[in-house]
Amino acid sequence: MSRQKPKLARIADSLGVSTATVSNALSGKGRVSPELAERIRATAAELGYVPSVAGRALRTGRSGVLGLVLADISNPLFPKLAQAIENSAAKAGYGILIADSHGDVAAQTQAIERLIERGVDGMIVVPRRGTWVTGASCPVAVIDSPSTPGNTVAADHWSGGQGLGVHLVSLGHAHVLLLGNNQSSNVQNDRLGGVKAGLGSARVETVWIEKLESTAGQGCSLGLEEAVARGVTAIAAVSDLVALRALTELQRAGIAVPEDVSVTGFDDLIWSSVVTPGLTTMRMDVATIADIAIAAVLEAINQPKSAEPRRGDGETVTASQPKVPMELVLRQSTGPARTSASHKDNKTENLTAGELIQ
Amino acid sequence: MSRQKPKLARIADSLGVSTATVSNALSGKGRVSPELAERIRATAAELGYVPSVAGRALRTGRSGVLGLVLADISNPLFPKLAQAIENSAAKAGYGILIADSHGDVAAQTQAIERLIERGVDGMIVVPRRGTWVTGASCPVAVIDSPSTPGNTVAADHWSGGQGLGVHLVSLGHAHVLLLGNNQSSNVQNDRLGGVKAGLGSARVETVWIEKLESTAGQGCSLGLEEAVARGVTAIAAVSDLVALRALTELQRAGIAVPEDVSVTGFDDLIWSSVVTPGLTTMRMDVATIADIAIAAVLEAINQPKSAEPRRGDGETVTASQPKVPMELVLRQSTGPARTSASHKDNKTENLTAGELIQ
DNA sequence: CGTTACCGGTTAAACGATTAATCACGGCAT
DNA sequence: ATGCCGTGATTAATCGTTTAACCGGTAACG
Repeated sequence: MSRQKPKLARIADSLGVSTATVSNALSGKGRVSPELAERIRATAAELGYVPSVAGRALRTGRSGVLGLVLADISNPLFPKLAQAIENSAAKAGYGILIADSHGDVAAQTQAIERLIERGVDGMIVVPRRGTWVTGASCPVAVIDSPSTPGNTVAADHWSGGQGLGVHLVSLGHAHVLLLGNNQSSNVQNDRLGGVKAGLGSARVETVWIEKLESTAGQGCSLGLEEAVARGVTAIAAVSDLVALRALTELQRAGIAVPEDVSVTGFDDLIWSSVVTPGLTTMRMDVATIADIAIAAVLEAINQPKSAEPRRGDGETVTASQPKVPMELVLRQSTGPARTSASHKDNKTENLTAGELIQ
Repeated sequence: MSRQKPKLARIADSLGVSTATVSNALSGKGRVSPELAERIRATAAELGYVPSVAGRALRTGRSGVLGLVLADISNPLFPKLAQAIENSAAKAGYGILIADSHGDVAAQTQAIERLIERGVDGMIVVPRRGTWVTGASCPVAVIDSPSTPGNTVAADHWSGGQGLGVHLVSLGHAHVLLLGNNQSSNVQNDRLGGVKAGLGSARVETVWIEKLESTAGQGCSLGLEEAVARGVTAIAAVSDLVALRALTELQRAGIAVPEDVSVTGFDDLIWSSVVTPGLTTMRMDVATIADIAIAAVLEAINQPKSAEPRRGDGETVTASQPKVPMELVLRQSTGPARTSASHKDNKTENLTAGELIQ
C-alpha cells in the first residue's frame, strides 16, 4: 500500500539505479549483474510493480492482445472455443479481444478493421462458410476445416465422420440418413463425406435442411418418420443441434431412440449429455486446436520481420499440425440396428429374409 | 497506399500546422477554426489516418477496453450475452476483452487481476452464484439478478417467472412441477419464486436437480413419469437446458408434450426453436441489458473523478433501470391442461369428481 | 485610453517503457 | 606506457497522443 501505482522510475530510484537497468533486469535482456537483478526483482515484487501495457505497447509496437473473430458468435460451439482460446492465450501472456461479425461478410471486414485499429498483434478467425479473410495487416490463423484453402488448424472432421460411420456399421446399420444444414460449408461436407466413407457399402440418403426449409418453410418437418418407414435405421447429423432436432422429432412421432433408430451428432455440445437418451457424438479437441492456433500466430508475430522488402504481414499463418483428431463419445442414442420385426409399428414387414437377419 | 501508417505529425506538416491543432480538430476539443478543422478532417481521411491506441492510452490513461468476466463461459447463454455486450461496447467505441473464471472463485479473482493488468477501463461481471467480486480498481457492472445486492442490471427474473405462471394457469394447469438446478442461485430462486407467485393457488412441487443428483447420481432420472402419474400437468424448468432435459425424458417415457404435460423453460436458447415441440420459454432482453450495463460503466469512467479524497474506484456501479422486463415466447410445448381422462395410460382415474372437472 | 477577453493557433511537457549508444574502469596484451 | 576489450551500468532518444500554458493581435468595454 505505497503511494500510487509504482512505475519503473520509482523502483529505480528506490534502489539508486537507472530505469534502464530495472527494465533490463525485469526483462532479462540487457546485461545486469545477477545479484543486482535479484534485488531489483525483489523490490519490484515488494512494491507490487505492474508494467504499464500502454507504455510498453507504445514503445514496442506490440499490444499483447490477439483478436478473436467469430463468424457467428451465437454459434453454440462458441463458448467452448472461446474458453479454449482465452486459456491458451492467457498461458502465453496474451489477452483476447472478441469481435463478432453477425455472419455477414461486410460486418466481418468491419470487425477485423476495428481489431486492427485496437492494435491487436494477430488474429484468430473462425470464418463462416464462404466468408473470406480480407488482408489484415497482421498474422492471422484460420480455424475452419483442413480442406479449406488457407486453413491453419482444425479438427479432422472427415476422419471424425469416418469414425462415426464405422461405429454405425459395427452396430449393423445398413441404411443411414445423413442430415446436413448447408451444402456449401466445408466443415459439413467434410463431416458427411467422412461418415459416408466410414459407412462403406451401406445405403445412404442425404437431406440438406436449409434447402428443404427454403421450400417447406422454416422449422418444417424433416420427414424422419417416413425415412424410418423406408427402412432407415440410423441418422447421422452434421452437428448436435441438428441431431437434437432429429431426436425430438423422432420421439414426438413415437419412434424410440435407439431401439427403432440410432442418432449421432457432432461437437458434444452442452446438451448432448443431458438429453434422454444421451447423444452419441464426435467431439473436437478444442483445447489442442486453440493451442496450435495460438502458437502459430505467436510464432509469426515473433518472426524477425522476414527481412523481406514487402511488409508481408497479413498472411494467414500455417501450423505444423493442421488437423487434430476427433474423439468418439458413446452415449445411449446409438444401438444395434433394429431388425424389421422389432420396429413396433410393422411398416417394414415386407422385407426379405436376408434383410431380416441383417 | 501512401508510405506507412500516417501519424498525427504527418498530417500536421502536410498542412503546415502543428500536431496539437490536428489533435484538437479531430477530437473537437480545443479551439480550431471550422474551415481548418474541415481541411484537417479531410486530409486525415484521405491519408487514412488511424489514431494509435497505444499513444492515446499512454497519455490519457484510458485504454478504451472493457473486460467481460464470465463465471462460466460454457454457459449456453454466453453467446447471446457476449454478442450483445460486444455490440453495445462497439457502438460506444470500446473493445471487449474476455476473461474466463472456470466457475471457481480463485480463478475469477485471477482473471480480474489479469484484466486490470491489461489496463481495462471498466468491467462487466456475470458472477456465478455465491461468487463475489473482489475490489477491482475500476468501475464494475454486475449482471446477475435484481435481488442480488450490488447488482447493476439484470432481467426481471421474478416477473418473468410470474408471467409463465399466469400463462400456465390460464391454460388450466393446477398442479405444477418446478425444476431448479441449485437452490443457492439468486437467479433460479427469483425465477421459480415468480412462477410460484404467478401460479396463485395451484398445487406446486419443486425438485432441485443438483440435490437430487448428489444422491441419485449424475444424469439420473428426474422422476417425471411418476410426477405425471401423480397428477402434474405442467413442468416449469428454471432454464431451457433443464426444460430440454425434461422434454426428452418425458418423450422417451412415451408421455406426449403438450397433450399430457406442458413444459416451459427460460432464456430462449438456440435449440428452443428447433426441438419438437418448440419450447415455450421466457426470453431475456440481452440487448437492453447490455446497453444499460455498458452505459453505467462508461458513466462511471467519465465521472469527473468524484472529487473525493479516497480513490473510490472499484465500486460496483448502479444503473437507472436495474430490472429489464422479460418476454414470453409461445411455442408448442405448452397447451391446455389435460383432464384426467385424456391421459393415455389412466393412472389417474382414481381422482375425485372435483379434480376431474378442474 | 487602459484594461480585459477572446480568437486561432503553437510550444512543450508529459505519459511509461524500451533500447541503441555511450561511458567508466580494471585487466591484458603489445 | 599505450591501446583494446569486456563488463556492468547509465544517458538519452523514441514511440504517438493529449493538453496545460502561452502568444500576438484585435475587438469590446468601462
